[in-house]
Amino acid sequence: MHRVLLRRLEGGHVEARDRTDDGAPAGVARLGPGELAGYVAERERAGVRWVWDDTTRWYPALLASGVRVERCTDLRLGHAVLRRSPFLDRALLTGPDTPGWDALAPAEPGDAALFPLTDPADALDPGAEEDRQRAAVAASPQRGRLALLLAAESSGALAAAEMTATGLPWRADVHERLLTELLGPRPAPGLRPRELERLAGEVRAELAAPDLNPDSPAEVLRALQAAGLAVADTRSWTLERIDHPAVPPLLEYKRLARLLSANGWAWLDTWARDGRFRPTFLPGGVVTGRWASSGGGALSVPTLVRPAAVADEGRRLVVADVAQLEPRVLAGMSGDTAMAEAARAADLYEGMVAGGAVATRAEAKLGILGAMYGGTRGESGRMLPRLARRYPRAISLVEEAARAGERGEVVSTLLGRGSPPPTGAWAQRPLDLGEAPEETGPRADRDRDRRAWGRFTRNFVVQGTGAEWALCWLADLRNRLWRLGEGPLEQRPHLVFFLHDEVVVDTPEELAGAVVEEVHRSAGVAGRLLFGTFGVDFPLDVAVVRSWADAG
DNA sequence: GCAATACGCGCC
DNA sequence: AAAGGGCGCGTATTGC
Repeated sequence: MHRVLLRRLEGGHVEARDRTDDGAPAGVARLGPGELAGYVAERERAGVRWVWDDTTRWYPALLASGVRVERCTDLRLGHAVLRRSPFLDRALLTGPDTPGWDALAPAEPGDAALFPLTDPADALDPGAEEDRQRAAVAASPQRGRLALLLAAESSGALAAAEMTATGLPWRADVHERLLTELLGPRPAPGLRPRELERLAGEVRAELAAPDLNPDSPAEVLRALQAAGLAVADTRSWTLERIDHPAVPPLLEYKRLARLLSANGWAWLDTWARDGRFRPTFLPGGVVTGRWASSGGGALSVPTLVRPAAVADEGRRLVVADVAQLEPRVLAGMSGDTAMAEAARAADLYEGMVAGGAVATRAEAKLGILGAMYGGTRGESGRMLPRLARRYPRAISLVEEAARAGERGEVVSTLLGRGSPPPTGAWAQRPLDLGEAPEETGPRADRDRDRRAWGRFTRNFVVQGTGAEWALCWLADLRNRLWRLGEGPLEQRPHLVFFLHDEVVVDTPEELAGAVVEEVHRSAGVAGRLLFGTFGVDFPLDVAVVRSWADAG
């Protein structure tokens, strides 16, 4: 299959340079302004891999022209992975414009001009960068894993752009009805909705603080303390333990005020235009490899407003999520057969109980989450020795990652994404071995920072490998969905939302059953891509629904 | 006056 | 002995 390298030229022209599989030159085309979409659509028929500096700089405009591409190489994302990978000889990746690639940021939706003249990307040579990346990967002892990671990352970039382009169907009328029921009618600008005003009045009366602004944590804290309550902050879980008549209306106020500010009428005006919610997804936006997002708070769409995500007439949403992704990934990457055995159950925590490791599901969950996050206080800490006996390989993997982080070393995901090197002052000093710990002072601060970094690297290996599993799942599913349908992307079954371990597919009603099958098949493919023949199950909860809220 | 930071809370 | 990972976003508050 040919690789076609696209490069922006002056005046809106584009150069398309063909290479054969083994890298030999195979022709070059110069395209005038406006000719790109037609050219790409034509070349897609035979199948090519597009090589470009950055998907966010090319693909949105192609999608807007109705052109979908099958595969690409995203050099920006590839560079970001490879420059940090411990599996790689960094010298092979270094070239004259490496600092430019290091600094390259994704284009933002506002930069809608297809070829901004001042784009720093235009100073970079994509052909040279592709050569360096391929040479560096080919020389790596882990070239297979790295190649998989780069392919998945590029595929994810395509999926991300497609999800923004098609959008998640969003019924403003349903959302508005929900707001009115909970908050009262939409207030004039600057005024509180009726229900918030009522609750604020109750809180003021109960605290004998007639001028209290319940939106000010500092004021609320002072008022609570003046009422004789021993609280140090105003967080909900702190207040929940306080027995005082001001607390219930205050908690309700906070809940509804949160809804208003995060997903109220202003959110609707800004983000639910034309019946679609279109956040920007940022593949690789988190150091662990998870996606970040911007616009509309896509990473935290509250369950409270999910009833407004409703498929169009004649269509359905297929909502699928993985049960306990990260513990399953930990079982796979550590090769822990006992934990993989527990993962054979649809509920991994019940599987742990059945395997005799712990007595209850709650203990299993606490213990595993503590092992992955580094929480060892209280009950999760008491679970750890038992888990370590029953699941020695899994537990030692995360413990080793924590110790490596505390030593200032870099850790890696299964496919080779490296953790960032530590920057804190503690990292410049060796471990204070054999010295008595201190309660306070600079060394106590360093120890605390060191342990915090260990918790980060402990979690990095699991969260990052979980992100790799999810990315493979997403990439394989994307291709399967395309083959299920006909016509333009938005008419076929297509991804509309992705959140760490959950996908939402928008599909014609009659294809929903087929989509469910493909979602399961993709999960199987992802498991085999990462863990080969070491059997770890990744069971899915899948629902075919009209509204997102009806899933799970 | 605007920009940066802190707080709090939603999601996984 | 103590030890809870990753985000985005809106409001209030602080800093310049």
